[in-house]
Amino acid sequence: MLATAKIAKPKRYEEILVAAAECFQKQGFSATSIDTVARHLGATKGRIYHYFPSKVDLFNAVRDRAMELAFDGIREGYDAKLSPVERLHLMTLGHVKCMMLHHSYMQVLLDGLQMQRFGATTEFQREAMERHLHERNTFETWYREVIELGVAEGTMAVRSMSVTLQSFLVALNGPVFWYRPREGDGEEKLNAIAEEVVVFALKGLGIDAVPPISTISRGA
Amino acid sequence: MLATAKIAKPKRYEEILVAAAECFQKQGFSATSIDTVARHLGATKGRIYHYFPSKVDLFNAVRDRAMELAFDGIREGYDAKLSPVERLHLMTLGHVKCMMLHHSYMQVLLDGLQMQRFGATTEFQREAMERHLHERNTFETWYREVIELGVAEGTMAVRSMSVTLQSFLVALNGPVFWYRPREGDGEEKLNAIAEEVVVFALKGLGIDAVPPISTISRGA
DNA sequence: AGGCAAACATACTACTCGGTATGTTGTCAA
DNA sequence: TTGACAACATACCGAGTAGTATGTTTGCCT
Repeated sequence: MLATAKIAKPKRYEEILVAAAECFQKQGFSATSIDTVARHLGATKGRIYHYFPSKVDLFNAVRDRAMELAFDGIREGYDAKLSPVERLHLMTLGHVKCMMLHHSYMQVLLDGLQMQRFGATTEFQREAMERHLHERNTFETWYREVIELGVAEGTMAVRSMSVTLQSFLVALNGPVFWYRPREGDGEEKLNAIAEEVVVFALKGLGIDAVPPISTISRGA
Repeated sequence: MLATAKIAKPKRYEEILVAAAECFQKQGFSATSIDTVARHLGATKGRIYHYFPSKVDLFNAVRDRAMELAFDGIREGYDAKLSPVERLHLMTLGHVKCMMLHHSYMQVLLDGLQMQRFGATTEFQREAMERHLHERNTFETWYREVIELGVAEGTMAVRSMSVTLQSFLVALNGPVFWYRPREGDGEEKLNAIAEEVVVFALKGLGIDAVPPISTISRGA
């Protein structure tokens, strides 16, 4: 989380990453060829293989970047010195907006999670996979902590934590599946949709009246 | 919905369909070769191409079957002569159990929905795709109808129908993403998990106290 | 018995894709 | 000017893959 101290990657690297994310999102991993990504860049394979040793490594790089973005989306709420309900509200709002703003990356991320599908992966790939599952677990734990505080406090109601948490997360990830970014959508429109998703998810945890966030002072 | 009057398919056909569903689920469409499905059957390509004209047709057949199963899961609740809340409860319970029981088929179904990913599909494939989107739309409409009745009645609360409906459906589809079928799981264990998902989703619609279903008489 | 079609398996073709090896161009330091 | 190296493009190889064409077995009807 802090070991890689934001080493700025070269511009070309970032370009390839974005193009790869868009291709993987549209067509999935297997259906996306290196040449496809290259054409989408207006380049050839040479460029890509100059920056990434293999297709799997390119995919992992996209996945890692997506995970960073996801953590960035919920970190502020998680770190805030506020009540559990308010923290959860900030986290979920950041979460959903992240899903909508970085649509390509996030879809690749969720696809990658299902990628036990690889089945017979190399040992090196298995290492990347386990690292990814560990990050996923940390992500879930952040939510679990805050929700458990709310339950102890009596402001949230949960019967089975594991099942409810999964349902909760799926609802927050939902926009990746059904939301299509529209150019005409301004930030307010996006916020309105995100807020609707948040309200649904929070009500699922028994949080009825969602307090306005405008008056909340930034914590920590 | 009633045009194809349940023409019993040959046994071999069903075997191939099941094997294909399992392969498509594990590896996705592109990564699954016809030979993969054939090996999984202990056969060769000849068998598969004897029953299905192409790989895409095989995939569509799996998708269609999955859609039938999904409709079967919610039909009883939709047709029941009961209150909107009770109907919705039956629908969601059937929905979630269907997701868990027919895990492979349902994952292929949701994958297939995202398959604008095909991009350049043939015109014939586009026809199958549009038929699929139409069925998907009908499926959503069944839910929308019942929820609108509940809102009119005052027993459900929804701010934005479109966004809430999507969040609701994603939560119900959730088990496809996070539930792994365990051999040890008996029917009661499965029911318990399903009920937790249902409670979360219904609370999201503002339905707090979920009535017991055991006393409900079968309708229609 | 014999013939005939369904139900496959086998062999083959044209094509794609991941990866590598090699060629080419620009840039910068000595 | 001349290496030298980064930053690519191009050509190529081996391993699959969808689909086809053709062989082979099996059950059934007469």
